Formats: sequence, C-alpha cells, structure tokens
Amino acid sequence: MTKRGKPGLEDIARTLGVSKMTVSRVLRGATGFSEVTRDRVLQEVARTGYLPNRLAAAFGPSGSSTLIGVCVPRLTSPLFGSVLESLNHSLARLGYQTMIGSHNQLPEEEEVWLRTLASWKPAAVVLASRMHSTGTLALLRDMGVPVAEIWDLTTKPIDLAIGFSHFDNGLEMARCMTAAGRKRIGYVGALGNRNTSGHLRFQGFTRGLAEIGMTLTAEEHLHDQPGFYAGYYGTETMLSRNVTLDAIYYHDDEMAIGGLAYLTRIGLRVPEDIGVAGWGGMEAASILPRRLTTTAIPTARLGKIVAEAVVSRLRGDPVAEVTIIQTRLVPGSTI
Amino acid sequence: MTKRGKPGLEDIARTLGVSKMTVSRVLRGATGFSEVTRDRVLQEVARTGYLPNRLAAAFGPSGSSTLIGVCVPRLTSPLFGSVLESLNHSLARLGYQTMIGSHNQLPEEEEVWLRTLASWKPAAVVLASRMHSTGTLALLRDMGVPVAEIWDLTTKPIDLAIGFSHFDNGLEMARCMTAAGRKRIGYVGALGNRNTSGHLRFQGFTRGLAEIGMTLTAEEHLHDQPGFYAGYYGTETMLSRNVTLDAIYYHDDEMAIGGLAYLTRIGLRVPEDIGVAGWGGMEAASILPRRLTTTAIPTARLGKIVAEAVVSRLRGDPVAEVTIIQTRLVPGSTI
DNA sequence: CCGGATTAGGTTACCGGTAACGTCGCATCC
DNA sequence: GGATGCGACGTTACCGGTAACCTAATCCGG
Repeated sequence: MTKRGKPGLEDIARTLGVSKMTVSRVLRGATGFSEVTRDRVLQEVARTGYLPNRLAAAFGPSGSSTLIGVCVPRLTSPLFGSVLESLNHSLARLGYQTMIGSHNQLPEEEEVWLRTLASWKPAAVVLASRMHSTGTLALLRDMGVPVAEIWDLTTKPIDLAIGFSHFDNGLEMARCMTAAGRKRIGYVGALGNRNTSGHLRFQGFTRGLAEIGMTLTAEEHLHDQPGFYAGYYGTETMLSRNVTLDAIYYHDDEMAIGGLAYLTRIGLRVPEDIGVAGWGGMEAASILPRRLTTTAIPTARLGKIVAEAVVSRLRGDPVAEVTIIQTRLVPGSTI
Repeated sequence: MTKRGKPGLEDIARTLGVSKMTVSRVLRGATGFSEVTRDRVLQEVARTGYLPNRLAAAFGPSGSSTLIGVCVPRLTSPLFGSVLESLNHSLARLGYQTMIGSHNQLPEEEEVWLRTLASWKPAAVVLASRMHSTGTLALLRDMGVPVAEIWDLTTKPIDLAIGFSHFDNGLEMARCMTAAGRKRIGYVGALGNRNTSGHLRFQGFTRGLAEIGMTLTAEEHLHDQPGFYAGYYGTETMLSRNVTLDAIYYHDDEMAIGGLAYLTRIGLRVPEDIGVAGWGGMEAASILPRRLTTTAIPTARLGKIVAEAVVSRLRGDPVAEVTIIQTRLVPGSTI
C-alpha cells in the first residue's frame, strides 16, 4: 500500500503482479482480460476493501464522470420528492450519483446552480423547469453533456424531454367539469403569473372552457408558493368579491384541500353547492370525506424512466427525443 | 487557452504574466498577493468566464473538497424536504455543495450510500438517522471527516449532534393530553418497531403516561411508511378491536389527519368525543376545521444551523458538540 | 504450415488544481 | 551596515484513474 491512505488501483495491481490498467478494466466491466484475471482482481478488491476514487476517474482527460445534476423547483413538495427519490434510487443501481438543487421557479437560481454544478464536470443534467435563462442555455451548450428536461414537455427539447403536458391536464379537467354541468367556474393559482407548469395547466383549463364558449367566472393568482394556506386564503379572497361559483379548479391538491377547508367552514357543501378539483394526486386526496377530483401523476415511474433514458443516452444507446408519461384524471366525487 | 476546452487557472496566469499558484491564492481568498494582483486576477477571471474545477481541487494530495454528503430517511416528507432545502441553500452560500441520499430507515441502505459517497472524498457528512451499522461507523472513522448527526439528539455523538429530543416531544404531548383530562389514550404509529425517531416519541409518550400511573389503552404499529392512508387505516384497525378511546396520539401530522378523516367518517366529534394529536407542525394542520394539536419543528432553522455548524467545523472554528433546537407544542384545539 | 485476426495484457501521457517549500527584494531595527 | 523578517510571489511534485496506443501470444481457416 502506498505510504499512507487507502489502497488504490496500483496497490491491487502490484500484489497481483498485473498493471493498473488491467485492474481498471475489470472494475469498469470493460474488455481485454481473462476470466482468471478477473476473478483474481475481484477477490483482491474484496479482500482489501478497495474503494474507487470517482474524483480521479472523472478528472483526467478522459473524464468519465458518474455524476448527474438534478434541479427541481423545490424539495418540500412530495411530488418532486417522489421523483427525486425514484431517480436517485434508479441511478444508484445503474452506478450514477446525483447532485440535487432547487431553483424556486427562478431561472437565475437555476443558472447559479448550474454554474456550480458545471465545476463538478457532471456526466448529464436533469432539469425540471420550463424557463431557462440565456446564460443557462449557453452553459449547457458549453458543457456538452446530455440534458433531460423533465416534468413538462417542451416543443423543442434541448436534448431529451420526459414528462407530460400540463396544458392537456388542465384542458382535460375543464372538459370534466363542464361535462358535469358546471357553469360558473373559478380558478385559484399560485406563483403569480410566472411561466410555471401550474400556469400552463391554467392556460389549458381556460382553453378547455373556451372550447364550448365558456370563460372563467373568477380567478385568483396568488404570488405565494402553493400550499394548504394558499388554497384556503385564495378561496376566501376570491369569494369575498361576491362572485357566485359552482366549481373551483386549483393549482394543485394541497391548495384544493385548503380551499375545501374554507368552503366547508363557510357552510358550502361539496359537491352539491360547489365542485372542487385539484391536481397531483396526492395521497391526502383520497382520504377526504369525499375523494378529491384530481389528476394523478406517476412520479415514481417518471423518476425511473428518466434515469433509464439518461443512462441509455450516456451509453450511446438510441433514446426517444420525447417521452410522454401517461397521467390519469381521477374522477373522485367532488365535481 | 490550452489546445481545447475551457480556460483553466494556467490560462489566466499566462495572460497576466503570473504563476498558477498566485491565481489560485486569489481565488481561494488565501494570502500572499497584493491588492493590485488581486484586482488584475479577478478582472481577468470575470473577462474569460473562468469556471473552477472542483474535481481537480478535491483531487490531489491536498484534497480540499467542498462536497458535503447528506442522508435523510426519505425525500417525500415535507419536513425533511424543508431541512434539505434550507441546508442546501445555506451551504451553497458558504461555498459548499451537497450530495443527497435517502436510507428509508434501513441502516444497510445508509451504509451503501455512504460507501458510494466516500468515493467522492467529501469534506463532511450529515446523517439524519438514529441507527448506524458497524460498517457505517467504521467507514466514517476511515474517512476522517466531520460528521453531523441531525434530527435527533444522541447521547454520544460521533462528532457533532444537532437536533431535538423526540423522546421529550412525546413526553410533553402525553402531559398535554393527560392535563386535558384524557384517560383512555391510543397510539397509532408507523415503520413497525424500528428504532426510528417516531418510535422514540412513542417511548417518550408512554413514559409521560407512566409518570401519572397511566398506560396506553390501545396501540397500533403499522409497518407502512407514515402517511395519510396509514393514519386512516391504522385508526380503523385499532378501533375495530372494540376499544373505547378518548384520545389518539399519532406518529405524525399526516397520520393524524388521516385518522381525523376516519374518525369524522364514523361520526365521532373531535375533540368532544375523542382527542387527536399529531407531530411535525405541517401546514395542513392549521387549516383543518379545528387546528390540530401538534409539535412544530423549525425545519428551515435546523437546516441553516446545521450548515453553519458543519462549515465552522471545517474551518477549524470551535463548535458545540451538541446543539439543541427548540421545538414548540402547538396546543391547537383537537385535545 | 502460414498469415491475418483476435485476445490479453502492458506503457505512456495526462488532467488542473494545491501544499510545501524556495526565492527575492525591501523595510526595519539594533 | 549587516542581520532579520516578511510580503509577494515562483517552482515542484503529486494525486489516481483512463483513453490511446503498442506488443506478444494464440487461434483458425485455407
């Protein structure tokens, strides 16, 4: 073993009487060694408890990194949490590690994060955001690594896109509501008018209404982060303008549940007096007195598919430029 | 600029007519350069858009890494999500990056994660778990980097401990319940009997009852992950054994809300017929028809404090071995 | 039995920072 | 005026893998 520190590739090689390169080849599962050599190497590796040095591997002119950067809007959302957990787990099984960041729906924060990430020479980047700053785009180009845009679908992906159409999710919910005979519909959203996935659902929703000549009776776009509170107070604010509604579509399930709490408090019956629909398919939606009408997102499956797509891309295997994940409108009983 | 690729330290140095080392010193904010040189370097760095190579920095015999590993039970919990987001943000401001993993309350998964992390030569490790395998402990010793055990307090920290006593949280809630006159109390938990923070709260809770000579009237330990469903069905299962209760303490708020949904469905009034208490202080707890009795955890503050403590430790500044974060019992109106 | 293809390795160069240490000039002080 | 100290740099060595290239032995069909 070299003077101090942990055993390295060279230590394994020396005790076995082979070269570093042979050991490296075996460990990377490359070709160019016999069965016998492979077994001897693996045995010695196990005996010494050798730990590879990813830093060194990712360094060099070769630079074969196993690091993948992932940036989502926030870490406090169970939806993104589920995607991340699934992605992390799947990538780990495939031999990759992640560096996770959040951009809080601000393109500048994404850019700052990406700049830091770039200094770690990642093998690929996964972004969950609709808007990228010009700096981000330039940096991605410079980095020259695969990029997966997930969560939403883009018309022109930078490289890969994996997700589903939030616009269609909104559209579908509008059709569901109008088909149920709702006439005076309101919308409560969050994150202002920023170009987020939620805003895209809103646009799809209004389009769905427009299809049959309807418009929103009222809308309330809070600037807060989505959440139970926001749904509660957003509903209160909207109704305080003395509008009469027979249904409300919410930014997401948390806000819908918050809204439900307010509606119940002021004595409205759901769905008799007013209908409610959310988005996201969170677990809580199914234990309410009445199962919430929502759109379920297969987050864990999404994470797994993203992991597989990115790794295929890195291995040079053919990958579809756009992969659509199927979402499901859960009728529930609040419409 | 060297043949191909991005500008490096050497390129900056050459155009300025100084050595790489001088540029490195300026960029790291070390000493040994004049004001004039500093300004010239910074200007050239800005002009070329130089990006440092953390890989190279963390490599070498020097090995000054800015990577910090963080492992939490799961990424789908808003509580841990909030801690991670705050930790991530605070560490980023201090010039550090994180590599995040989850262990799903299984010490073996934590060990596998740590082994992978170790191959990236991190500067420090943050663990949110009560149980560590012997392999984990050995590896941590070998790595020889600062270790912060967060979330729960341990009697003998490996290095640093930052958190609060889950045992005391449970104890305090027991006192709150008994002080309110509750006599026949049940408990609904998750994750089986594994040595988790939740189980520690359970133990503190039973101790609190024992203090005044009481015992639990019923208890239900599900093996599932905590969640709304689990709370709902756990309550159903417990009550199906024909026990009569006047209060239930839950693993956490999500389960309490799930339980509340079941209790309401079967026609029990809260808190008149039965009291309910959760833990965690999640946002949803405050928009229920009656504000949920719970324990609020300052997750964002915890993340910030952990970041500062770890960085102080890395800089060699003195740091308290144990830091206690104050939690707050929210009386609510469900007890 | 021979020549080209394949297999199983070895050799070399290199990546981009950083600790450690050496050096030089200049101000200071006795 | 010589010794001393220190600020401001320059030099050197090095980390641990990996692509690219090279070599020797083996194999196999004609």
